[in-house]
Amino acid sequence: MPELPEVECLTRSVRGVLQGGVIKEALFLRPDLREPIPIERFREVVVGHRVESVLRRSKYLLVRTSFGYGVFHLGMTGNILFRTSAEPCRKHTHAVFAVTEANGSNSWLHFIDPRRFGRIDALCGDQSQLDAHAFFADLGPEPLDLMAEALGEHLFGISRGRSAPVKTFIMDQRIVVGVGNIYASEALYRAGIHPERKAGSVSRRRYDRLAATIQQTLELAIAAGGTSINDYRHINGESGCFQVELNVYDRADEPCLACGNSVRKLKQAGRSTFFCGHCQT
DNA sequence: ATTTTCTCCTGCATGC
DNA sequence: TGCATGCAGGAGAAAA
Repeated sequence: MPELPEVECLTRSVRGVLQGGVIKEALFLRPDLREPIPIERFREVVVGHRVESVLRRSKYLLVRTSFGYGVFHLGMTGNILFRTSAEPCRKHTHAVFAVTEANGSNSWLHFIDPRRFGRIDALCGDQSQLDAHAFFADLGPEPLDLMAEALGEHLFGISRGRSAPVKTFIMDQRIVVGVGNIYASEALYRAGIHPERKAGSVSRRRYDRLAATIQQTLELAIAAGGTSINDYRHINGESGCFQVELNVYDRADEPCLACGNSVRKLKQAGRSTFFCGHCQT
């Protein structure tokens, strides 16, 4: 499922194709995903204009033209593939975009999302309009844009007085973006912090450690995803798989790799959490 | 104000 | 074989 690392890798991949090129045509095979797609606005803002840059903010992929931004979110099951034709190669292909790359070659970008938790949007204006947009206005900082110490300080400061479990706390996009369910469990495991601990009871020192393990986990995943995402296009639309070593996620009842005790599973705010009751306190 | 639960959606695994 | 059930979860709305 796309968390920050997968969106980052995808963004880089899309950037390589789209940046400097033009989306010449947008075909929407379905008018809505999570919400209705503003098709007219998308055409006005994105189609027919040179793509100045392809960016990631949080788990959103942004396609910037001089008129505004095309906004893509992959939800749970979204993916983007490049194909040589507009013909859908998969079920749940909801939109296809004709691309003329900067070097003049042509391809089709396919947006696929079986569960339709994703979104496609468009907004007029520059970065100040983007920052004010409802999707982005309340987002916390990018975890990889800060030094570990600054991130630790941020988490510590904002967590004082909070009784929410630290796991749900770091998954809150208003606190810090991009830490999804898998990497939340992984980062807490690496930091030795129990997921049910109250966010406000975690020390500054331990938040520094957690900040470092969040960054470490995300960067490892980007490195792993980067390898597979490179041949994304070459393997004819087969999705890359992320060879991230997961220490606890989806390993309920299996031995902790550090101490051998069984990895435990619980539900927090409706999501599965995995942890080692011995290593995490 | 903070925190939890519910909802959206489909594919897959399970059990009868 | 087929059908019902439950689970997976990003994120926002609704409820607590």
